[in-house]
Amino acid sequence: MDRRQRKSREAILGAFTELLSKKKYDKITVGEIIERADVGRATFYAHFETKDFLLKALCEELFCHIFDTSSADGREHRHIFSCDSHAPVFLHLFSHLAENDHNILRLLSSENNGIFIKYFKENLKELISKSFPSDKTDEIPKSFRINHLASSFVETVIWWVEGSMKESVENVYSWFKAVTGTCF
Amino acid sequence: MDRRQRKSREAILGAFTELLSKKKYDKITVGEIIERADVGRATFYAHFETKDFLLKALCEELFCHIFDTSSADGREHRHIFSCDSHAPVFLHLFSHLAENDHNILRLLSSENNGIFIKYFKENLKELISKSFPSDKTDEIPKSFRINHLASSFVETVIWWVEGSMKESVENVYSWFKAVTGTCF
DNA sequence: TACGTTGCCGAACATATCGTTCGGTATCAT
DNA sequence: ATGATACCGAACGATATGTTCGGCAACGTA
Repeated sequence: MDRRQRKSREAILGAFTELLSKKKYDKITVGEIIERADVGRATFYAHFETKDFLLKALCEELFCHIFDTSSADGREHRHIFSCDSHAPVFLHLFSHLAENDHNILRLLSSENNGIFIKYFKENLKELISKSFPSDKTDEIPKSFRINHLASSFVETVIWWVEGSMKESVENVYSWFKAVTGTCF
Repeated sequence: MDRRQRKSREAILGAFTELLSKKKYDKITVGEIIERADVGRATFYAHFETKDFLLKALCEELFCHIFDTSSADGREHRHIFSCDSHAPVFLHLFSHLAENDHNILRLLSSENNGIFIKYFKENLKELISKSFPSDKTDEIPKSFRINHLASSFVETVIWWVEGSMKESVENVYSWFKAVTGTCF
């Protein structure tokens, strides 16, 4: 990809991310974004069809990067499955989040529409359903369990973040295990 | 309150509710609302400062009506605490929802911004925290437990609704109890 | 270096929505 | 009957959207 193109795209995504940490999505205007990104109006629309598409792109950029199993670039970052760590999945995720990879936390915390939360949860569900035992004697529907587990994780993270992450990763993880009864 | 005023207000809230069940909040325009409600533009703004305030009003109308302990009107509807039923709180809530009081479900299900969910959860937390044992030997923070319980309930309802509520109240309640380990 | 291609700039534009204003009319309570 | 109150509906300025276009700079290639 052309360097110019890459620079513009990153400037826009960066400006957008910064703005999102300060105000709600629907209060942000394209004008603000391009001013902060320092790109022309036409440039913005050359990259993103609308503001909604920009949001979608940002979500994919963030979450796919964390959850995707494929696309092993030669960079420093390791994907969740290619990490050396053999820690339980959820503990592993908590740790990643504690390091605030890619400033995800800012986006999860504030009043952002629940859009990020939605993406987060969907990716989680997929992840969970892969490593989930299909116990046919279980009278509780699998989708119910998966939904509950994914939701609980996300809500735990949000609770953690909104409390300024004062608690240790280990504590949060153990509490999460306690209330959900999971062993992952 | 003047009958004219009441009619206008209800027409607006009604039109808004209908629209919300069809499209996302931020895609709904004031123009659409007043057209469907069949009121003048000025009338809308005489009642609600902005569209955001309308949303807030609707949420309060819906949730306060369900959760509030005070304001016992002489109507048919009984509030959650004044009901005859001595069933556990959550079962009671599931039952209310199953009857789709005030069309709350439509608003919880679709892509509505998570705004209703937020209100729902906040009201729930308050309700839960009232009837929650303060066990000081418990190493898990109380706010963590309350948050998890409220979130789990809301997520369960959403899961239920999005699956067209095929399951019985009793089943959903028992599964909810099973995964959360609560007895309420 | 010279070339054609590609992306960016920035201003201007049509369109849409917002929230307000105001004169005229219908409905209310007394 | 009367004065107050709410509604109507058109019009308005302000703001945001998404598009267009001519000119310019950076790119890759030969």
